Amino acid sequence: MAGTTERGEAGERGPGRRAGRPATIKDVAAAAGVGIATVSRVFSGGSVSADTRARVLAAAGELDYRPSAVGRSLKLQRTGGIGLIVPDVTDPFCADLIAGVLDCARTFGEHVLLDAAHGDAAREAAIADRMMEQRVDGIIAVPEGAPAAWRSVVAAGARVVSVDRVLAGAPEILTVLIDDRAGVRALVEYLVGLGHRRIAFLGAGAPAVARERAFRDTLAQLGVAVDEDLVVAARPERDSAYAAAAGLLQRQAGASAVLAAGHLIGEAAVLVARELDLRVPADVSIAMVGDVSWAELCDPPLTAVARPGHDAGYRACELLLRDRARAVGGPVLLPTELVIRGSCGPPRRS
Amino acid sequence: MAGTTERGEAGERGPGRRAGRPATIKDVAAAAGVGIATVSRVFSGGSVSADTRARVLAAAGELDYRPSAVGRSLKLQRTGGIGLIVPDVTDPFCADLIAGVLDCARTFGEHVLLDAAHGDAAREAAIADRMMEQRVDGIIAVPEGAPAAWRSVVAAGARVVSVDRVLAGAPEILTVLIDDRAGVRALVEYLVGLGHRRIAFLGAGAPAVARERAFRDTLAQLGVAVDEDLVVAARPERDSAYAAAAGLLQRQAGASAVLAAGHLIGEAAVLVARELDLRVPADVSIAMVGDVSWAELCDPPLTAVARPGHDAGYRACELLLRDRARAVGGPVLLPTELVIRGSCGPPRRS
DNA sequence: AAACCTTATGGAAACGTTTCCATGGCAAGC
DNA sequence: GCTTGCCATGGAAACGTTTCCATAAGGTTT
Repeated sequence: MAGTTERGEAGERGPGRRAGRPATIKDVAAAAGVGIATVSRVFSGGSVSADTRARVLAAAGELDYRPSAVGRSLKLQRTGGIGLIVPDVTDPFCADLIAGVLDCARTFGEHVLLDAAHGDAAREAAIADRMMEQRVDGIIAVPEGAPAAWRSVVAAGARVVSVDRVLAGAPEILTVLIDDRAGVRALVEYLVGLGHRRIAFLGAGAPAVARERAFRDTLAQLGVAVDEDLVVAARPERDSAYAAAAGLLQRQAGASAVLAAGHLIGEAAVLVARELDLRVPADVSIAMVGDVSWAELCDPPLTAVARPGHDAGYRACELLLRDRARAVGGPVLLPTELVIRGSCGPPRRS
Repeated sequence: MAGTTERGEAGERGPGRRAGRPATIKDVAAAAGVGIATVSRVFSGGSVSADTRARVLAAAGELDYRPSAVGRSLKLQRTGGIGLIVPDVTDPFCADLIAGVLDCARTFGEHVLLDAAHGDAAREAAIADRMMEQRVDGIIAVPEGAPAAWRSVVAAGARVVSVDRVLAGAPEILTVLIDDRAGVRALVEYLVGLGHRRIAFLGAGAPAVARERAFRDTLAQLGVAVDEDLVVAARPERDSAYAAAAGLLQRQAGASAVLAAGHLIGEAAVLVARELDLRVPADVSIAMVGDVSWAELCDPPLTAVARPGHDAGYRACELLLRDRARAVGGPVLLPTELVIRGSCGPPRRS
């Protein structure tokens, strides 16, 4: 080390450093009169003498140096970032999920890349591809696309955690599920317990097959017949949900209770019931899967099955980051909770 | 070029390539029998002969090669990523904002790093710092922290767009605002037009100062006196909002209408009114700033000022990415819309 | 006092990409 | 036929970091 002369020069921003661009490790090294290896050790926890460390930190502060994550990622071959792909950011469940992932990621010091696929498998694949290019450490998704597409992502070297969807035939993908079966069962048992025998299921079809199955199974178990007229398909979109709800309630099919398979469908049911001047729960009981904030604000407040979105996100992230050893061991199953409010009562005696 | 021999070897994965790791540009070059410069040109749009291009693409497909964004970022000195910092992901306005940013970012082919500050200025600063280390191209934030902190982020070389908050004394920070003044004015004029003279403002204080000011200004303009007893402070959190609403409505202060400064506060007002068996709008009219989805589900549906969160996010992102030339020119001001529903009526004659 | 160990430090290679520059081949113009 | 220019291509440097290795200095042990 040449001594104080260089150290003196260091204070002024050296001629080598360009103004607009952020300082690099070399600038700091030059300013502190040490080698770049030493600067690196100061910032990534190597052993450095107290004196040198102080000098380096002073120089770094002076130059407003921040280590470049890009340089580090290149060298270390990992970026420390996780990708998160959801269907729709504005959906309350997804929002909770995101919050959970963020909370967990913070405890691990990782950052999160977010994107929304809006139910489009091709878009989802493009997003996953992009995230792979970014060399994220792993991807958490509520996948819409085919298992095959996701298997190829795994084959490309990513760790993938699937949340709230089961990717059949992709055993290498960790999964976090919510126990909708138990939730629906509890809800159906509750309704039957109130005396309902003609219970409608609103929202059969694609994303809610498990819920429909649980609905049927539970009724069968309780010895209540399922009237196929009361099982109505609906996709979880406002238009579809509204049409289905109107169709069901208008035709006076004689349902004494309606079980909505999702919160958008529940919303439609509430709206339609109000338009038809049906009193809830006197004329018809309504309950839904998914306990969103408006359920409590409704009049009457809506009975619902709460799904732990935040927990799901947190667990998924934990699974991705903690158990790097591919400790599979079956999907994580998170419990639901039946939140009983005022929207269900005994059926009108007919 | 040595010819077909090397080309032949290329098909089998060469001995140089390790199994677990993703293929690099070198692997592809070797496999295709070309130089790495040529491979780079194929993937980043240089001019390559059709024959060579086909060969490179074939080799790349074979090896499942994806260009490393890390390597590229390092060389290009820009990552093509933008940071987004919001107070709370689960807030409906923030969710809309995020969706808007994502939509815009996609059209520019950029990705988004998301994090939530939860009202903690220190955490916000740490997040911004982290994003700077990631060398994002810019940061969009709903800032909670002091302008000084954000100025230092700008000084460090980032482009920053502030949404829904004005950072006083930081002229170099672009800003997207929502015209709450006009929204509140429209709402107050509507209430006064219905005959209300004793209008309460629920949620005075920190984040809603502009709304409170607009409330006072409009009343003054209309010649209606402000009763300070009816201006109640509340932070936009459930506890605080609930306490404030209960305080106001219980003490029978004689408000004929309540203007809630935010959706959480409006929620509290609705809940408290219901608990006190106040009929809406017969006993008291309620309206709020922020048109969230439950406003329509409420009974009666709530009159509200809609704030364009999606637009705000989209415009912020556009500002960040398009106008790289620091085309400042004052903050962008987005219009609100008064959505009249059933929660406001003429005051009870007393 | 010599040999050895420990500690602090710097040099240099490597990570994967883009791009400048040089090279070589080929066609066109004189 | 020779020069000129263009096009396709490859080599090599650079981006900012981490880490292996070597070196030097100082202290400890025999």
